[in-house]
Amino acid sequence: MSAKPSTESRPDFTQLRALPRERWPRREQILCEAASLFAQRGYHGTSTRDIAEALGIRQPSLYNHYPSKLAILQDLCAYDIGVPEERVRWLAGAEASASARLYAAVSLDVEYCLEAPIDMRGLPDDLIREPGLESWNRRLRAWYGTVRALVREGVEEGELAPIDPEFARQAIWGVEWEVIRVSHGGRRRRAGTRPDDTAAFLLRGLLADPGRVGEVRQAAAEVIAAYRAAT
Amino acid sequence: MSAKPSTESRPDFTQLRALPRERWPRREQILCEAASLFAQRGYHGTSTRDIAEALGIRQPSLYNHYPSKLAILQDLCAYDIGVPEERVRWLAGAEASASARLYAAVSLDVEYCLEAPIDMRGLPDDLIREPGLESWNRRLRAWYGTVRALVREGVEEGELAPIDPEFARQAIWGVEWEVIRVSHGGRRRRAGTRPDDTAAFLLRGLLADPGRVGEVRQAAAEVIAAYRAAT
DNA sequence: CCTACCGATCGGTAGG
DNA sequence: CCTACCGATCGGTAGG
Repeated sequence: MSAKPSTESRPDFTQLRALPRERWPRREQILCEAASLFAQRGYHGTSTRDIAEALGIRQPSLYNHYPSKLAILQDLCAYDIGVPEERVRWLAGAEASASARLYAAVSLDVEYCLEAPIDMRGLPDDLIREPGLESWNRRLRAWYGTVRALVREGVEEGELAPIDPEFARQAIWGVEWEVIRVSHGGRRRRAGTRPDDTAAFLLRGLLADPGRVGEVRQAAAEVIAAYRAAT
Repeated sequence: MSAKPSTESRPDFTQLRALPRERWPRREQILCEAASLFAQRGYHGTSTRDIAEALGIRQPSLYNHYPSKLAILQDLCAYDIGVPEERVRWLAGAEASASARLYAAVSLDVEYCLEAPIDMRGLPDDLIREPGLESWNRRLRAWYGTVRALVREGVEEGELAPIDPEFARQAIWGVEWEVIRVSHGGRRRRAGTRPDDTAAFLLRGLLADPGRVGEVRQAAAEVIAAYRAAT
């Protein structure tokens, strides 16, 4: 088989968006079509023949680019989990109040998922337990842990209402997921005000004084600017 | 085939919980095992042999109780969608403020899903587009519409902050879903304070004056009592 | 409820 | 990138 190892880093989305899809590397074309099909019919409900057909090639030709169907799913995890987990870790270490960092994390998550050329709905919550995704499952749990730590910090400082950090994590994840899921259905993105609306709604529910949400948004804007400058 | 039509009403959960699982009707045993497997591996990732094995019977024997795998999924929809949609319609017509009715709806949704003997995570958002589930898809959209109307009413009366009703619906659904998903993972239920916590968090984000959430909770308790008395 | 079996489709390989 | 093909598994049926 001529498929190269998956460990080499995939191109950044921001680079890809500048090109028409026909000029993308074949691997990214496969990822994009597979993500769309996985989102619609699920991983198990999508056959490798479905993916090949979407690309206009025969099913065995896929195996020149990926050694297995699972390898495609693993590469998608790099976009669905790897990138956001790394980002939230950066944000957690930024210099700002816990609520501002949380606001920035939510806003950037939603923006990223809505503007990404691949459909992020293809990795539902329980698929992550599939054999072969163990390391991505650990990364996802690290993401959860970072968010809980941020919430805990905000609660201890009195900025956030006294809320169970795991419950807050669930609320954040749930709202983000549903917003992304619905918005992706109505094809063609451009995030609009969804990232800001989502972060503002969640912080209103989390802040000890919900009236402070405007002030938190402004502080978050600085964190976001610093993140963009640093990456 | 001797399978009876699916249109006959299934037994209520509250009746079933009084019996040990071995004494349940075979159909409910099948639904319960299938729901658990669908939640773990997805509908397409679960074979009819998997379901049969969980029941200790051979795969073709399933077809004495259900005419197809799809028919099992359809019966699950009656629990996952039919019951909650009917309940929220009753609540929307109750005599109370919009925020109290919303609080009651969220609380009862979470309680129902956590106490139900079947696992409600088996019906992820996009499976509903499967051929054969069209009527359940319509019921789900009716559920969405009822929630949006409740939010719109609350906004117009000034009780809720000026929020897009569809965004509110997404936030409610997203938080409910994630809470249910996580809580069901840790087997064995008893809802605890999750229903109340979830409703309180969401109403805090939705209310024009989040400080009123305690008062709304009390009004919701009356709506819930009226609902239980009526059904 | 069982055994025996069906055609269709699955992920993946051989070889060019 | 293709054609040809593999064994395994799928949902479902026949017949008792």
